[in-house]
Amino acid sequence: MARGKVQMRRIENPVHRQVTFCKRRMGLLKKAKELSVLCDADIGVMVFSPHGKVYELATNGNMQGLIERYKGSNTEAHGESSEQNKPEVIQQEVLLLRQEIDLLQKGLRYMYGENDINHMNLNELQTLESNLEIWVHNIRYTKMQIISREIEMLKTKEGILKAANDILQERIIEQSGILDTGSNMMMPQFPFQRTMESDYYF
Amino acid sequence: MARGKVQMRRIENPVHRQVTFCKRRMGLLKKAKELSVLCDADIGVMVFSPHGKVYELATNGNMQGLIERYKGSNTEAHGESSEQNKPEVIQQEVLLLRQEIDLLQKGLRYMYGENDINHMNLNELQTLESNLEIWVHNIRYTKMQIISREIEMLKTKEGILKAANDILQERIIEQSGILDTGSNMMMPQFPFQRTMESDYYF
DNA sequence: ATCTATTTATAACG
DNA sequence: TCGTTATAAATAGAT
Repeated sequence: MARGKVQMRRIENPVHRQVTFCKRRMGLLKKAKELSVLCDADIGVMVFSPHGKVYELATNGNMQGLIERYKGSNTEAHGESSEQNKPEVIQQEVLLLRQEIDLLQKGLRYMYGENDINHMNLNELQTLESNLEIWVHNIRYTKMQIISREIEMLKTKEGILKAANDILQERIIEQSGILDTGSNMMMPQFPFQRTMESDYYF
Repeated sequence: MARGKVQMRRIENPVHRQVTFCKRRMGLLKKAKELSVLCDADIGVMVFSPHGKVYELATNGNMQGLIERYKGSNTEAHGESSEQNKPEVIQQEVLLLRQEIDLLQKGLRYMYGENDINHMNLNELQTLESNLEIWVHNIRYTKMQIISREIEMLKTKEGILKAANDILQERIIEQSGILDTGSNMMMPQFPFQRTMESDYYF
């Protein structure tokens, strides 16, 4: 695509072919990643070089998962579950999960994908550090918002419950007057609901 | 890539996202086919739309074959000895790993610019914050290492240059003696190289 | 779906 | 493998 249009057939010159393989392979994986991010799709790419080397990309960090999904979507109603609980299968699953975690952690560590912390220069590290601090700041802010909302909600509930209590106390007093049993009233303090809808815990 | 640079994050407008998905998906598959033809490689691509639809390409016309090949190339040298195969323990471990994956994925998505931080609960945010602080700490440590190395190198250079200066001064003195011009010697302080190979800047 | 102004990818070369 | 540059391709936004 540059310095000359290329014919769509096998490049005969081995050196050119190798160079093109390297470049276009990277381009392909980049495009796949972009599509995945932009359009919220999961993508798996497997590239087998003529010499048997494998290059791969699984945008969710787990090629096995994608393969399963592919098989599932293809075979449709592919009755399993019987041979799912074999120890080896589970062992395998743990292994895969660990791999996935590793990939994710790398993704996190290397921020925009490519930079190994050990190969970054001071300037890059500085930038990364700043970005992370902004991130941490945002997280703290979000946490504060959540907490504030929680507190607000609790205060509201408290108000409602107090008001309810006041009303109830008045009624009790009225009733006491009517029944003329003017002594030793029960004064419920917080007899009402303590339910929290929230899942948040500290 | 046209009429405006696009940010590398999920396209929020569903219509735009769908259009881009269609266009880029075609582009990706085309690129895969080209790479395959030009460089004589076998390539498999699986694209899962957010709605579960699957798009695929297998340049040899057989995705199953590619999957087998992938598994074969990946699983070799597996020697896993079994010892802690208590089903419950493993079950528990799987659960924990899944939770960790979930957390990491959320963090990763946030990092790619999405405001997914708003969908995390307090506990998750707390964990994420801690991880980030560890990360920042590691970065600072790495920076310090780099700086220390730099300083060490500079000190070494300083030593070498000082030694060189001493030798040169001696020679000058000798020559002065020989030439019997015993006054007003030039004493170069740091006449020598100040080159830094380093790219690091603060 | 079609049209372009732009952005990207990359072929050739060092 | 890496960098550079001229040019081919891909594609975002609009229609």
